[in-house]
Amino acid sequence: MIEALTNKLANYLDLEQEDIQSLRESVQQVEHIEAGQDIIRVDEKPEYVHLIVEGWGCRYKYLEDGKRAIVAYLIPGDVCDIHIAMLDHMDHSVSALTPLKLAYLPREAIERCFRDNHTLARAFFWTSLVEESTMREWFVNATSRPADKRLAHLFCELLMRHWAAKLERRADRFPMPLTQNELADAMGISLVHTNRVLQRLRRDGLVEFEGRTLIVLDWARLKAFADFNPTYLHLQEDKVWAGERSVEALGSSSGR
Amino acid sequence: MIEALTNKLANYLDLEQEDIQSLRESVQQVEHIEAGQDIIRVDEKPEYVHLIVEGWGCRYKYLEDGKRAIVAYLIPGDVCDIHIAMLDHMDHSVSALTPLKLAYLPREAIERCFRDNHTLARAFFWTSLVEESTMREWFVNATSRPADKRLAHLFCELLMRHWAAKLERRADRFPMPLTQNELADAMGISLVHTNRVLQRLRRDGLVEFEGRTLIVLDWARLKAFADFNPTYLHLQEDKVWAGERSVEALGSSSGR
DNA sequence: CGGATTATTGACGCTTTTCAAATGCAGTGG
DNA sequence: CCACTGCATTTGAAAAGCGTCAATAATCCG
Repeated sequence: MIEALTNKLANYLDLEQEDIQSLRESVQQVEHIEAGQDIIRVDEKPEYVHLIVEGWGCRYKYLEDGKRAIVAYLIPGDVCDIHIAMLDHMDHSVSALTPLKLAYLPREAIERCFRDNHTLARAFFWTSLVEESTMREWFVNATSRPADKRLAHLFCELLMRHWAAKLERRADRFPMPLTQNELADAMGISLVHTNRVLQRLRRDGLVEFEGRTLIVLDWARLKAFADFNPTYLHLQEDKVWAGERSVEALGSSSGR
Repeated sequence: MIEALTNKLANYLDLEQEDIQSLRESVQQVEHIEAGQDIIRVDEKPEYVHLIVEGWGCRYKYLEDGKRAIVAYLIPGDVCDIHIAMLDHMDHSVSALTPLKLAYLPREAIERCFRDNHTLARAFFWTSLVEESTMREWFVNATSRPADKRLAHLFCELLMRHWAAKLERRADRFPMPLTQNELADAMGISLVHTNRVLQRLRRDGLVEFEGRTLIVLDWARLKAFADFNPTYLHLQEDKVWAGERSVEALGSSSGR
């Protein structure tokens, strides 16, 4: 249930069994949500903190002219709204991009944890700082790289985040449930351009689709093309390394 | 010395006199730094947390091709690197844009405060979440708005941040020490385009320069033009309101 | 006053957007 | 099984926004 979260946190610190247990006990209920439904809306202050167990979600804002700007993708192990332990209202909304399995943690359980459990408090603060760091990188990505490198960069990030949460057995792929429209809204480029750029990445042999799974054909070349430096994800090299090594091997041996 | 910081925090919670005192005692030394100098570099783990007392700084990253991407401006009251209380290395650099007066807080003082002083711990977590929220808005700004609105949006934010830290007596202005190059690096547009867009804002009577001070001529119109919604700054309306009201009045009475 | 930044202007080209239409694809009901 | 429907993907052509290059003016500072 919360393995994706604990796997992710393990990249930063060593959780004791009792910390994990205490987290597990905080889960009060589990809900299923349909694609397109909102989990939390801007200006709300929800009573529960939501953890994604299965499926993808996104943080987004609507602009005056009706355009939707996606500011983050959420995958299993991501928490939607710890902000709410500190802030008095959401400054953005969160919705389901696919059907979602969600764990609900009562806000007071989180607040108790901030007071009583130093390890878990640090862990949650850490996820928050990593999100901030990720936003910085998304900003740099959007302002400084052309659309094709931008998209490649996103794929690099998503692959490593799937490694960190140990969501896939094979290191060269991850599920890609997004439509090109949903990709476009997160890259800040038009749907038409997204389509063309995506074709280019495929034509150049960097990535490939197998149904709704994205396969990285050449990790080294994709990273280089995107100017991807994973520092900002704050993962500990030695803990993610196994995955990375196997995919490096895979990338060079598969040729192409 | 730390008034700008405490003023800013007061927008979120009520600090007791003893909390302020405990913060004040954490300041171990004060340094002056020249414009252009780095305060912290990427990958470092500094022993001190740095607070800006006077002057402007910025967070930035360099790209492969040598371009500098500015990801945040830091003004008095802003803390450069609380990240470091949790993370093991900086994922970006921080440098001085103007001559800077900096307060140094030993890292262990911050860590002690996280353990012992619940109020201050919340306060620091709050600043971190607001920075995250601001990064989201910068991302939306960069990906979804044309260059002129983007620049207008930045000016709106900087004005309100100066209100929040009570840095200016007059509510319609703030110091603008940045060169157009430094503006361009933060907006993700070229220097030439920045120049043209800035001229447009002046020609349209939205802003004006008085030496190195930026004057907002029509706050209501600037906000509307930029599609600026201050929710993301998480300031409490009633505490900033005095400033905002006076500038609304100012904006409409000055005509133009 | 002189050298060095910083601000401004013009011309041209490329990336990306917009509009519009076509094609493919999955689910539904007859 | 097939037509129908709605959504996602793909393609083309023209226009807009913005970047680059290159040169000139203004400003700052010692």
